[in-house]
Amino acid sequence: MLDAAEAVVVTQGAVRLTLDAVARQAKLSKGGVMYHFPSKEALLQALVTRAIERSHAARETLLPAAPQPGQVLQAYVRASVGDPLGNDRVSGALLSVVASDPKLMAPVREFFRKRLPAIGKDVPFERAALIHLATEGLWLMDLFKLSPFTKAQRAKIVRLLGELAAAGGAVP
Amino acid sequence: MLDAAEAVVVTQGAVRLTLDAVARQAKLSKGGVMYHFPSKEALLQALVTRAIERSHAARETLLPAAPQPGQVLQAYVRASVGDPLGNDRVSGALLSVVASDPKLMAPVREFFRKRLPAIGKDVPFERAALIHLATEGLWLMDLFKLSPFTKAQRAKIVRLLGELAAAGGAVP
DNA sequence: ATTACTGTACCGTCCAGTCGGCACAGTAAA
DNA sequence: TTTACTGTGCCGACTGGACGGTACAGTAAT
Repeated sequence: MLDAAEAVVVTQGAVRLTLDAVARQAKLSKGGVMYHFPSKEALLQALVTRAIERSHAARETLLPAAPQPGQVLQAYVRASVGDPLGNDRVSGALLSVVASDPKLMAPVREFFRKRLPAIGKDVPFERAALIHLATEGLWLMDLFKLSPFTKAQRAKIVRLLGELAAAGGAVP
Repeated sequence: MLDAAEAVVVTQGAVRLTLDAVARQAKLSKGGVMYHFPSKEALLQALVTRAIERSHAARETLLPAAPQPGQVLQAYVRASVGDPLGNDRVSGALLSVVASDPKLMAPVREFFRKRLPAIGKDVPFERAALIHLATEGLWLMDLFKLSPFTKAQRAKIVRLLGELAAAGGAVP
């Protein structure tokens, strides 16, 4: 059911995420959808929650057992932008649905608030912040299909971000 | 008239940008609005065009007469994020209206495609890309009110970005 | 006479949310 | 074993409101 909603938001776009569309995708009637979620907002809330959990999970699977300094940050970089325009189109599309509703944005804000402290604990603040921002920038630009980079350029940048996170090399 | 539309999109949010709301804000009737813009899409197009022009203008006013290497990039950084949550709420809010319509996004994409080559000409590619991404990241996070930084932290990061752009110092 | 509107009355579409009811499984008393 | 009843999951028709857009008669300034 949530899967159906995600399919709609990815294939049809944010504005077309209507209860009817979800119902069609889930091979249910709208009444059936409303039976499980009392309102559209409730459905969106569930989607947001699941997206956040999935984001946590994605980073954790890339995390080594005993992370060296910077490796948490590196795992974050890879989880976020390692795979260009990957499966995370969901969170992206979702963001643009949810952006207008402060109530729905609250958990997202919470998520972002905790993210930097979590991933940048063992890295100098300014470096962690820079990498965090660049990573989010790339992610958000991918989301809006605004990225001006060629595939090769993008790969180079992702590599650079990973190296900066883990090794502490200098920026060229 | 465009001012009125911008006022609406900033104060009421992206979803509330309706023709009626614009008319009310402009102290016109809906007929009056439709007299100038044949459709809502035409109005949005005009808004996008103006926002892009304004963004160009903002950078140019910060540009020294004979820019040293890196100073174009520095001007870009300052124009984009120098003033926290500044007047550029317009472009932000606008983006989330326009994001769903490929036709309206085309000029925006064009704008972004040309931006990096323009601002990073005299700076090593990877450095320019990193600064560009971090700047856009900060801008986009401000837009969605997702920035996890305190005022002091934000100021420090903006300073760092400016220095990295102009001087070529190392990342701490 | 042209230009720039106003005001009102519509139309069609889309959408969230409501409501009555159907099918069916389980249960439990008679 | 039949009968009566309950709760769950779902259907589909409908309501009411919002919105984009149309049509048009009138007005006031240039």
